[in-house]
Amino acid sequence: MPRTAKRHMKDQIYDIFLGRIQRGEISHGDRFVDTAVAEEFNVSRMPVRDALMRLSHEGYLDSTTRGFTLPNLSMRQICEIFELRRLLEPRAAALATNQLTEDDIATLTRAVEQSERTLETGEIESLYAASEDIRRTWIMAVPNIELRDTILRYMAQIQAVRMATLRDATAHETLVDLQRDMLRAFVERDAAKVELLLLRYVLAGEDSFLRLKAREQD
Amino acid sequence: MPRTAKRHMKDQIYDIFLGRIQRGEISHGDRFVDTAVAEEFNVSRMPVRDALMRLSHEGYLDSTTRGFTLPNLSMRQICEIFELRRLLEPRAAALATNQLTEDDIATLTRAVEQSERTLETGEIESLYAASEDIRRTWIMAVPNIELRDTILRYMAQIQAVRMATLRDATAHETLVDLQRDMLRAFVERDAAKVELLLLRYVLAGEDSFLRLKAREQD
DNA sequence: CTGCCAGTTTTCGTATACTAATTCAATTGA
DNA sequence: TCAATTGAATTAGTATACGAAAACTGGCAG
Repeated sequence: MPRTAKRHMKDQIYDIFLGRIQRGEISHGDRFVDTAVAEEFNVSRMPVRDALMRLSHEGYLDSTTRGFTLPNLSMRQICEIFELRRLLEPRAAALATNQLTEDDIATLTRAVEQSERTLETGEIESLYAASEDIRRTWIMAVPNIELRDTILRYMAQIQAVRMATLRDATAHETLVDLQRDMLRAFVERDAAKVELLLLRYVLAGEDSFLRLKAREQD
Repeated sequence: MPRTAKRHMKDQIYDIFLGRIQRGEISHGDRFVDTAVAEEFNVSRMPVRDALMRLSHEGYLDSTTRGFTLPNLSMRQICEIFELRRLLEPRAAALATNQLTEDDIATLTRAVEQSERTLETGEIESLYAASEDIRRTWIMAVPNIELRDTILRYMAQIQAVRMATLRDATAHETLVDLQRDMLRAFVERDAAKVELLLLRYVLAGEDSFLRLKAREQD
């Protein structure tokens, strides 16, 4: 019997959907309605409702009058979250530097190699997945749990921004360069360098996002 | 008919409890049970349950097997949140500096005067209330809503720490001095000075808390 | 052909009922 | 007297039902 069978239905459903969201398995057209999901899981509306409402309160989903969907963040929200990221992520990554296991380093190395290959192939899907792996690996090594959870909360913004920026050819090389440098800094356990590079990384994402939005205006 | 009558019951109840918690009107012994609260509001368990569960997921309450209570933060959680506060609050207060209205300044001035008087009288309750007012005033002026909400989320820690530190006679004068300096910086719209003073304020709170805990060990 | 209005459908919020788990208390046995 | 076990009470999780509000649909009028 899997461990999940022992826990409450609403928590299981919450975990399942959170995982799907964080792995980017939900696309922007998808709509979740409690009755439909309930039928899928063979439970009543209530546990599904609890899970979906919790996800929407946490910002992972949007509660519309016609089901739950991925949130469409406003321009202002996205910019505000960039500010939060600038404040939190450099320090968080610095704290994570000394906590990374050999396995983590190996994962990071593989992900960076995957990123580098996309410079040749141009496969955006692959770059997306690699960036996701890199991010998840260092975040999970952040020893300050409150800090880590705070960062995990704006996953929706990360995804929205990635969607917008990873197809920004101008930024592609810059991002891969930064990822390579970050990997080296992690390997050398150079927390100060990691901190600086994370700041650069967030700023690069912000630049890239703003540039793309400006171009969209035309 | 008040505006609240138009909104959903669960949201009204959520707002009411959130307000009570953030104003420090809940004490540590208090227990909330959905059925009891439901009777008080003349509704069924469900909207109350929604509100209390949401508050507990957001960290404002603890969901025990015997009702909802104020969370008892562990030493580690409190220290972790101090780190978050060091990262976020100086910058947030700096952003708020130019947004404060004349009314806000007046509120701050009154609160600081109230704080100063407690140096003579030693009334801890009054110092507590004044510190609360000061904090709420500048936080509400933070223009970055995501940042503001993130800061508001660890209200429980603030209260736990205040409880522990405000009766620390050693820190009393330091805190009031810092509040006075902060007020002057706010009035002069000197964001840089505000930023530095907020950092000092958080650090002073942390010192005071750790000193008190160390003394408790004896 | 187009826009508006009314009926229908969908979906959410709330009410009520039942079940399972946990805690508290009392009784019994050592 | 104290500890353990058992039963009663409390409370949360889940199921089901109903009403209301919002959105869709189709027909009618301009």
